[in-house]
Formats: sequence, structure tokens, C-alpha cells
Amino acid sequence: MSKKTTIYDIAKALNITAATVSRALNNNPRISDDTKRMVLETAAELNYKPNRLAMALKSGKSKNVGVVLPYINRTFFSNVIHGIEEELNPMGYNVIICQTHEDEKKEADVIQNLLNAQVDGILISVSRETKNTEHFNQILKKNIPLIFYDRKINVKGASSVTLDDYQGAYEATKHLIDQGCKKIAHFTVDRSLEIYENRIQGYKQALKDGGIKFNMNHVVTIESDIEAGKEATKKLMELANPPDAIFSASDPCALGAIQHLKSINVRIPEDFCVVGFSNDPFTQFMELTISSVDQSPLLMGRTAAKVFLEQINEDDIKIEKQVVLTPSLKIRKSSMKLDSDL
Amino acid sequence: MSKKTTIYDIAKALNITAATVSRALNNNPRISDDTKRMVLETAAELNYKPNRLAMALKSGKSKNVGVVLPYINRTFFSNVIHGIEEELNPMGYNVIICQTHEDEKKEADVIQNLLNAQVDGILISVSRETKNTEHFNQILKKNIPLIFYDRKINVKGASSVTLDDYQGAYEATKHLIDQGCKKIAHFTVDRSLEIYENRIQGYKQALKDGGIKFNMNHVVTIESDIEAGKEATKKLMELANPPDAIFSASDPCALGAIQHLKSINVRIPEDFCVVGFSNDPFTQFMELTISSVDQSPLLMGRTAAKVFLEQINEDDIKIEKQVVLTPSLKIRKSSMKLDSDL
DNA sequence: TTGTAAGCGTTATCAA
DNA sequence: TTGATAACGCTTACAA
Repeated sequence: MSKKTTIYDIAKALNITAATVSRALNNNPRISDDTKRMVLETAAELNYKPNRLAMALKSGKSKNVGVVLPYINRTFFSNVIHGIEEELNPMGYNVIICQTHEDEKKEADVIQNLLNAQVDGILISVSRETKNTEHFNQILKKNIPLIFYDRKINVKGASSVTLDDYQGAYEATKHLIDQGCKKIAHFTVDRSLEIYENRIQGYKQALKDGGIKFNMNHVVTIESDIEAGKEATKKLMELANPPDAIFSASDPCALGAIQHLKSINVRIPEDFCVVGFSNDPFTQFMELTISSVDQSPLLMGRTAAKVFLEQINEDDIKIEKQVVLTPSLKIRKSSMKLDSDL
Repeated sequence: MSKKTTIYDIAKALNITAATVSRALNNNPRISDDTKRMVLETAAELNYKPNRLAMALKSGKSKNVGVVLPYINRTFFSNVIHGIEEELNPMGYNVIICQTHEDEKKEADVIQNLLNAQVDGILISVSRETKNTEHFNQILKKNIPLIFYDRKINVKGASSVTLDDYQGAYEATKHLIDQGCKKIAHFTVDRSLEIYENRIQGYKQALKDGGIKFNMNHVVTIESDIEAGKEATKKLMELANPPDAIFSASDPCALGAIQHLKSINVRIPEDFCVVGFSNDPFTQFMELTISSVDQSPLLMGRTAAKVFLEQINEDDIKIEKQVVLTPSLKIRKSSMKLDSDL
């Protein structure tokens, strides 16, 4: 294995000094075209590659950003990462992925780790458990841009890129009302997270505006998976006053609902409508396609990345930016009750 | 913003030298318990955090590994990453994700970038276009572990963790034969990739062993998406001698096939059986669940990570390890023609 | 235009 | 057991 070439090797080969080599390599104006050319040539010959670690240590900029999220293997999150990469890679940044597994302690740990690694910024979707904001303040204290995406927590000095969950939920619910549904149930996941709380508020407001009385028994808090959706639907349908529609804050739960309803021979959408949230790809794959609210994860990732880039360029001026993206309801078979929509 | 504390700050506070502080922090035996305790205390007081960049520059170990893949927002790949993280995070490694978008040049670029960032290892699933192995040799020349997962290329000195695609395809095809299918078509994606070539070979062998003559017209090379699957199936069904089953090397294509077959009222599985490959979650979500070959992406990720860890510990002894994981066929409705399976 | 030298935050070697 | 010093590879005042 050949020892790695440094700027000193180039310098030695040309009988000049490392400083000059550095200048040549960095397009510094204070250098003659001749030496510059020679340095570039020799660098190529010796197969010189800059050591980013050394550059980072010197400059204080690692050109790495940390992306923190609950789980990477979720459609939504992996798409957000994709968006972030699209924006950041061309600017020379690398992305370090850290999962929190919805655990506050783990979240604090990975953040500390990222800070130790001297990342230039942190983009995060907070874990469900997170209450404490101390680890976020640590980031800001170091003057490192902190950008929340999707799931945020209010921290002074941090920016955020979120979806208008309230609006998404409102539209979904209004759509169900427009289809003639009178008793619309709601599946929520974790009301301590803003996204879910906003969805339930949007749902409530739409009911109100539609002249439908809110029924506490029709709101169920469950895990975001198919089984939970099935079970919850079973219970709902056994109520004295069962619903005729479900607006689910989660796609898997919506799928579970549909599966149970089919098993008890409830016709969808004729007798029962279902709308999910996230527009997960699978919602379009079924024979009975599922209506869902799209969160545009790619755009969210790109936007979060752009906000980071703005902040990094603004030197010491602290900007605190809150971007809210507009959701879009994808109406599919599971809620197309009216002929006019067919 | 408080200036960051370094070991010098601790040293100054205690009237000792940075070297001593370093020793205390690193559990070096050559230090008195007293000073060690004092250092630890002061470090805590001053909120000292090690600078991983400096440590990395000094030691030559960045504690970062690069994970290269075509696209991160694919179920399979995001699950592999999940597996890699599970294994590597507890060992103090961070994972830098790089996408190649199936482009050889981009692949070479990100690898160069990772090398410049002094990663301690590279785990990669090669892009479809990749023919040249020069960028891989660059890695090995620097004595950095190179581990291929899923999609590999033969490079001397590199390790690999792959699936026995041949076996998976063989089982899937045999299963179709066992169900009584006589004319089994095959969808492949890109035969220049070993995984697809192995699948087609396994398919051929199973046909042979089952006494079925291989029919060139029943093998179709298409993109891995639903539309392509639909179109290809349409063409197949218009042949003078249409197939009665499809073994697809891609799940989306299998879904496309099913969608087209349904649209022309072919009964599945009674008149036509379909088996996919990857066991993507959606295959279980449909009403007509789709049989598929599971690739155990999580295990693949964990295994690749373990191989890396072995190599990193083996100092200069060069080990070249080839791990082959066993696929498992998930039999579902789309291919359960025989009553005995119902 | 180029060279000198210090410094980024650590750790390792050698002395004391 | 501790200190002094050099080194990792690079950049940047300041001098020449």
C-alpha cells in the first residue's frame, strides 16, 4: 500500500513550500500561473487527494450534516433523506444518518455524537418520546443550524419545515362529509406529537364546519400498523352507533380498517369510506386504492436542506425560518362514494 | 456562544499539561487515580466534549463508514441500512450514505469523496452501469475494507454478502411447477447484474429439472416498475403460446402482471400463477397477496457490517470473505393453485 | 509571488 | 506519574 501523498510531497517534488502548494490547489490569486500549473500537474502525477479531515479540523467546517430520524426504513423518512441528498450533495455536503428509534435518550446521544463529529448542521424529526429540549439547545449554543422537519418541537432559534397537517386533515374530513358520510371516526397515533394533534384539530374543525357533532367515542388512539387498524375498526363497528367513515392519520391503519370491513362484508366505498394519511406507495397498489393525504416528503427534504444552506451562509445573523408545506389530498376508490367522482 | 473547551482548558484549570489530561480521558494506566478523578470532574464542569475530527486526524481512523447504494428510498436498501446501523452504531461508527442513481461516474465520485473523508470502510451495492473496477481498487490500495452487499462485482481483495439468488429463483420456479404450471415466463431486469443473471439461471435449471423446455420468448427484460410489468404481460398474453405463470425477478413487475391479468379476466391463481422477488411489504397488503422470495435485507445489512468489523480488527491480515445468505420463498395467494396449499 | 511559522485538537514518544 | 514536544494534513497571517 502506497503511503498517501500530502501537499508536502508535492512541495518537495517541486522544491517549493507546502503553503504555495496549498495556494495553488485553492485557486488563491497570490500565485503565478506557472507554479500553479506545475503544482496541479504534479498533484495529478502523485495521485494527490485532499484529506477532508485535515481541512475540516483547520477550517472548523466538516462539510457533514447530521440527519436524525426515528427509523430510516419508513417510506416517508427515506424519501425525505432522498430530498435532502439531492440538495446537499451538489454543494459538497455528506449526510450522516442517525436513528433514534423513537427514544429520547438515544436522540440526545446521537446529537451529542454529531456535535462531537463537528457537523455543520442538524436536520431532525423528533422522536415521539421527546419532551426535554436541552439537547437541542446544545446545538444552538454552538451556533449550528438546527432544522426540524415534519415533527418539530418549539425551540427558540431553530427553524422548521413542516406540513400543514391541520389543513390536510381538514380537507380529508371535508371530503368525507362531501361524500355524504355522517359519522366519521378518526384514528390518531400520538397526540403528544404536533403532527397528530394538528390532524385531529383539522378533523374537528371540518366536522364543525360541516355541521356534524364531534363524537369522542369515534376517536381512537392506536399504533401505526395494520393490526391496530383492524382491531380498532372491529371495536368501532361493534359500537351501538358505529361510524360510516374513517379518517385515519396513518396509512397502515387505514389499510387495516379496510381489511376488517371487507371481512365483515361492509362495502367500500358504498357503505363506508376510508381516507388515510401519508400517501404511502402501497395505497395506490391495492385493487381498492386508498385515498390519502400526500406529505410530499421529497420536497420536505429539499426544503429543509435549502433552509440549512441559507443559514450556513448567513454567518452570524440568526434566522429562524418556519416553512409550512401544503398537503394534497389524493382521492381514490376507498372514498369515492358519489357517482360524480367515478 | 461559548468557545468550545479543549483539553488545554482542562489542563490550564488544573495546572497540568494537555498530555496528562489526554491520558486521564483515555484510561491510560500511566496516571494517578487522583489526577484522573480531578480531570474527569473538571471536564464535566467545563462541559468538555472531544473533537472527533482531531482524534480522527491524529489516529487516521474517522469512525465513519460509507454506505453506497443506487437509491435510498427503496424498501430493500433502506432496510439494509437499518441492519448496518444496528450493528455499527453500538461500535461507535457513523454511517455516511451516498446514492449513485445507478450511474457509474457518480459511483466513482462518491467513492473518491468517501476516501477523501477518510472513511474506515465502504459497504456498497454497485450501480447497474458499473463495468470498470478502478474505483474499487483505489479503495483496496488504501487498505480500506470494501464489502459488497447484494449487488457485487468481482474484485480481488473485496468481501461480499449476497443472497443466493440462484437458489431463490430455483425454488420459486419449482414451486410454480409443483403447482402444475407448464409454461412459466420470467421477468428479468438487467442481466449485466449478477443478481438477475443468477435468478435467470436458477429459473432455467428448475425448468430443466422439472422437465419443462426453456422458451426464449417467455423471458422478458423490463424495468422494475408496475407499468413495465403490465405491458410485458400484455404482450406475453398476446403470444400464440401464452404462459400460464410468471416468475418475476421484481415485485413491482409481478404486481403489474397481476393488474393486467385481472383486467383481462384471467383468474389468479386458478388459471395463472405469479411469484415475485424481494418480498416487498406491499406484497402482503393486497387482497390477492403476492408470493415472493424474501431477501432478508436486515440480516444482509447486519452481516455486511459484521464482515467490516472483522476486517477492521484484523490489522494487516487480508481476509476476503464471501457470505451467501439463504433466501426464503413466501408462498401466498397469487400462486396457491392447489387445494392442498389453501 | 513565495516562504515561514503558527495553529486546528488530539495522541504518542521520549525524558524527567 | 507527569511534562515537553512533535506529529496528523491542511490553511493563513505575516514577512520577505
